[in-house]
Amino acid sequence: MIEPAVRRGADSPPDSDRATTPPAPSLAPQSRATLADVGRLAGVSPKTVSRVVLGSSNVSKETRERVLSAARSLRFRPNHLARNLRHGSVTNTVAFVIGDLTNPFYFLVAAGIERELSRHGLMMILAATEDDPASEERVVETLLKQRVRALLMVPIAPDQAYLEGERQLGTPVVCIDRPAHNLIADSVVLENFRGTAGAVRELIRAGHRRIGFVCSPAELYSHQERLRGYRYALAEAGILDSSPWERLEDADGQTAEQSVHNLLAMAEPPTAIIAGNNRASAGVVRALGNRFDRVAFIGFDDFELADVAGISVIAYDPAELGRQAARLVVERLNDPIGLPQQIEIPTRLIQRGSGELRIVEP
Amino acid sequence: MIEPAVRRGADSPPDSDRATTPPAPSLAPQSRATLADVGRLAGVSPKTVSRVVLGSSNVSKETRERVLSAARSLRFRPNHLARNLRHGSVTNTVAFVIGDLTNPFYFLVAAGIERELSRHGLMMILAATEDDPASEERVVETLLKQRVRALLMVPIAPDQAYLEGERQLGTPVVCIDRPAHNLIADSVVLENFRGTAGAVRELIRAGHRRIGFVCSPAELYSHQERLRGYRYALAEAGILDSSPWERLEDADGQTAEQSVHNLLAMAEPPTAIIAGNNRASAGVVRALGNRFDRVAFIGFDDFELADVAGISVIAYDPAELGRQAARLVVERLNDPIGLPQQIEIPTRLIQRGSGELRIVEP
DNA sequence: CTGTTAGCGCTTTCAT
DNA sequence: ATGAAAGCGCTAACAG
Repeated sequence: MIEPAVRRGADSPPDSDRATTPPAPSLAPQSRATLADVGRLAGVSPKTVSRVVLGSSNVSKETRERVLSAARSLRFRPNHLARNLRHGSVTNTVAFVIGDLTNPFYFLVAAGIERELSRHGLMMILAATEDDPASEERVVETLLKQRVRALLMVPIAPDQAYLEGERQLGTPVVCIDRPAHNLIADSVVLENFRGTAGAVRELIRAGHRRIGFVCSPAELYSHQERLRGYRYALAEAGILDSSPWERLEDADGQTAEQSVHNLLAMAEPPTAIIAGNNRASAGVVRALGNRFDRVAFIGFDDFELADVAGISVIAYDPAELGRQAARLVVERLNDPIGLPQQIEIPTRLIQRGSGELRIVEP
Repeated sequence: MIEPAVRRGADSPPDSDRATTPPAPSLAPQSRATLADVGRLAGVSPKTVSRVVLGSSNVSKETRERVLSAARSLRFRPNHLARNLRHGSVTNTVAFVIGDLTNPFYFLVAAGIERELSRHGLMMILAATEDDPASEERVVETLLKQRVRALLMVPIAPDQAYLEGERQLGTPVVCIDRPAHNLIADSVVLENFRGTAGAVRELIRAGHRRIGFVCSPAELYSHQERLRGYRYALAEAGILDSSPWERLEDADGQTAEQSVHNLLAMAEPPTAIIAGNNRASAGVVRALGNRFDRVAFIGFDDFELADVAGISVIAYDPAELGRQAARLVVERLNDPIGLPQQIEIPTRLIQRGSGELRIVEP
């Protein structure tokens, strides 16, 4: 395992041979200066140094100068571990627990979180669960031992009840993309239902009647909601009670592609397809190539260069999702009593060509 | 500002009215249990509890059980702040200091870092400088006060000399994508020169003589190296000493697009274009549309759906970049003496159509 | 304006 | 196998 850093040498050897050894990249067992060290050099008490460092006004200009110069020469850097311990172990670190780090979607969310948190002097620590429900609690537990100030998470475990104690202790928990289970927590989700239903309505308006839906299995809240939106809009138009064009296979990479091929091979193939998430979109685009004159396509989630490729999407601002979540954290930190909120981030249909094929039924 | 958490109530009221008040979402001013609390409940000393928590063997099975059950009932969670303070303020948090969080490239790097670090029990804290050179030192300073164990950074400030003291104290610094200035530090960079020169050679082999290069101004090491590779390959083929088809404008978004239009409007327009980074690529693709039968195109950096769009790229594995950087951190943590290394992550040309146009000069 | 004392929660001696 | 005392670096609470 990893060795701890070198500690202060109680009595360092006299620097008799200083002249012979240059101050080169040596690994002097010198240690970090403390308040006491600075105080000793400046001829004041540690507390006075502390006052200077904290910018307290109750220090004479002269003393302050002396302390500051001593601190500089010793390269003093206040130890926030000690400070935080003294202050009741309250840190300014907020954790973002995330399943799959390689999904660009979450990165943009993280960017939004980071930006908002930093406006309030909070830092973000990123922890991944590798999309493994079992590891969620373990990861969270580790973070709590570090005394993170709050928890932002994309819940993946079936149950977040294990956080109830922590919540009562005042640690805000904000869930992202889907709500928590068995835990009172704020959450920020997308307009999944509304966004998907809207897209389907648009297709129906363009004359489509056979509309496919390709997505991962709908275990996740977000996917459930999108599926619900899809079905609702179809039912609303009186098209069918149950669509034969749903493909809820695991849409990681190639599966979605295959799903589309299967759909197109049907006796009555769909004239339009909706993808339930960005992975599915990639598969659909691969399967359809650029033949959007044959089949209309709209994907949930925007992606890089979708504009160039002319792909119509149900888009939203991932950074805004993160920003709102971080905002909730700060709000809950300032007012731990408020009722839990669920914020919906708006989606909007961006028409770029792939989804605008009009159908004129005979 | 943000309020500190509620502290322990010295004497909580007797639970006489327990029956009337349900254990609902109340905000009991109860505080976190400490080793001492657990010890008191289990009838042992704090030290014994510590032993149990640390998994020491010198505890009777019977005592251990008692302590564990007490810990559970008090929801005890060891305070790593205190532990780390006692241990010389050594944390297991590594910082990744990054300029632009919205660049998907860095997110994949971060994913690689996170994965590798977590294999060694280290966590990643993400900090952004917003690509502002002036803020780099401020951000780093904040992180050092938190006593991060090591520093991974994409250097943006002109100089990292301010980290020399910290390095001597044993904090590993590993630079990503470009080397540090005035600081002895490991670094992980791309095969910028080799990758670009290789792509140019490929274009020359296909008959191209007028080859354009669109990139941001080459202040950054990586861009300098790519430009150098481009020029070298041209000179090597004896084509020109100085290319009139270099466009080193700020390639954020639209500028690159404009650059391409300018290039194509030349009396002798280039028959092939190389983009120096992914932002520039996006611009070039926008400008060229899908007309790669007129102008060949190769971009540095791969991107989502580039395969579908048929864009040829100089690709590499961003996660591998992060992995190697994290590996160096761990290595340096275990062996602080080793000489600084510079690792180059290999690139490879992926031909997907946009860059394979053959030219037969008369 | 400055210093002393005490203690945050934990673990390292060193006893027992 | 268990405990007592001391202290990591810092800062409230009180002096002076």
